[in-house]
Amino acid sequence: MKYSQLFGKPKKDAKAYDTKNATYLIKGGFVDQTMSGVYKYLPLGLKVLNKIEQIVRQEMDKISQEMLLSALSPRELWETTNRAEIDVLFKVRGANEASRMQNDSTYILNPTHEDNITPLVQRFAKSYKEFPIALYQIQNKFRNEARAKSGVLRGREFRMKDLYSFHTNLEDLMDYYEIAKQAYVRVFERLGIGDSTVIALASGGDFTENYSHEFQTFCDAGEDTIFFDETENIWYNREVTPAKAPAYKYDTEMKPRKDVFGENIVSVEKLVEFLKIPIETTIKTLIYTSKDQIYAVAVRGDYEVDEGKLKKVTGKKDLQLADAKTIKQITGAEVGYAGILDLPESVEVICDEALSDMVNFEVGANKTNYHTVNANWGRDITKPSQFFDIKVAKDTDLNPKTGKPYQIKKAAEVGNIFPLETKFSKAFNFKYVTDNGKEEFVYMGSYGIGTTRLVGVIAEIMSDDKGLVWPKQVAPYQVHLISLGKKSEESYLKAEELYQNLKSKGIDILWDDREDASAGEKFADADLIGVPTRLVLSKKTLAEQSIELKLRTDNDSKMVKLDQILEFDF
RNA sequence: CGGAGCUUAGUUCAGUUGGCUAGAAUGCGCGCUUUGGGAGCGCGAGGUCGCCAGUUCGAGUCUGGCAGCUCCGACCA
Repeated sequence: MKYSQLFGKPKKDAKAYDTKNATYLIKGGFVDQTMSGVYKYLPLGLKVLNKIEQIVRQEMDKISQEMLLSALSPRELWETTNRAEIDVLFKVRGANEASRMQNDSTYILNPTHEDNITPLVQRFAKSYKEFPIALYQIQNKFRNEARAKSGVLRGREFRMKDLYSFHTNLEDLMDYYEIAKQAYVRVFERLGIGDSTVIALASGGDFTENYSHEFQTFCDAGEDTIFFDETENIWYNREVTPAKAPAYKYDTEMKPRKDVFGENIVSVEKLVEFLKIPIETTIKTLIYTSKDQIYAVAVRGDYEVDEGKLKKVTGKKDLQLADAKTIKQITGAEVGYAGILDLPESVEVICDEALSDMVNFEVGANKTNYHTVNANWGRDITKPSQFFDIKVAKDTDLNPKTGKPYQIKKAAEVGNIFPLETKFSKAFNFKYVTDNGKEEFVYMGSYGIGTTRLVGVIAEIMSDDKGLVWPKQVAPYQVHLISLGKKSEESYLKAEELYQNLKSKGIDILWDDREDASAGEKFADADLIGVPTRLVLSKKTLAEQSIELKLRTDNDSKMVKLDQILEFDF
């Protein structure tokens, strides 16, 4: 491609954003923003995206078959899985009366495709003989994100490779799950981010005891924090990190318990300011309900409840925060004054492990506008026989097994693999016939890779203060040729000849053929675009029958004889 | 959904206590000059000051509402 013909040239005066991917991808002419969280891919950006998707495709083809599902779904599919009303869904319908007279249905713009593919496979696969089945696609997804951010890292429209696998039993699913995991490792290796990408354990959701696995690439602009247990060599997503609060020096002697009046003091922040006590001596109590049990869940004031952990501890998948009415009924107080003291027998109290050593602690008095201070285990409330880890891990928390701090990293989730088991097959009543004629539910797995997010993550971690530094495998071009001088000069003519020759050898080359741009401008643009190899042809180099070659990753250039450059391994 | 900031030329931004024909840089077009780190000179085109309403003799500037964008937080099977 001749630079003079390239659509979407770099613009040096574009705004600088808070993330490198947004700044450089926009400045470099890779993407253009349509609206918050929605981007167009210009020719340069599409080349990168295509190269990424091609690598993904090659690895997925080894373990599955590619197809293309529809972007639009009927509402009913999403109603089947009880997800027609979830926040992230975009719905579409006819724009006006006339349009709706023709057809007044509301459709879903798919944010993911389990609901789309499950009934499809269900119609085709009836017998155990058909299984296992693995299908994937690469398609735009639509999610009404509450907050799109960080350039292409978190968008409302984005592209994702999604693979779904179908099995007759859990063992077969888990075998395939490992195969998929290995394929993912190869993908990130080939993309050039293998060294900075790790597999982290994450929640498997409400329906499985198994973890899901996230492929997390170390990246400061990433949204996730992952915790490394070096003795076990395991990375955890924050939501599943086993957490022990660091030791806190509590009083050694019990003080008299008393109730303190404090009108409208409902948040922990207000409370510690009002009572002038350390936050580590406060207890936050939340009331949760399941269909057959009410729980008072207590964590230290400086922690939050991790509902995933709580669901595992209680074994109740339908747990939810109680409404104001229930809270009043249980505690006798308005929301904000619940405590673990003197609750009805029927309420089960679940305490976080950080509570076990507390002395002279504050706790809601179960009386509107009152808080109890200097409460103590044994004297004021029976010390529970068991404490649990039900809190969201903080960066400073310790690994309960080793008592040592975790290594903490910011990371961006570039892929995830998820053992869905029978969640969707049950929703769709998807059964197959076994070899002895019985019907059994199908086991499923889903496996995603965000391809547009990968463009952003690679841009984020492969860049310097001058611009992007693409790895060879995904760079928009292999070679960026710069000629200095006018069309009439020898350097231009030689450059044109070299451009044609390299092109005919199958080298993907961008030739900056501009006559009116200064040398400095061409160099700056080349640095910004970030093609791995830069060639410069000028009067100076021609005097030596040579061309200057510089790798984007290097500071120094070298001279290569013109007759050797065609044989160079780009 | 809560909080903060922003919205003026293609782009990035100035624009004071309300005041004459709304500015710069860059980009764009033409001409000349120039070619090893974002060159120079000259001429030129380019604006519904986000939208709606209000205050005022007069609004880019003040007030209210709405929309959009960015960031922080909440959320993210």
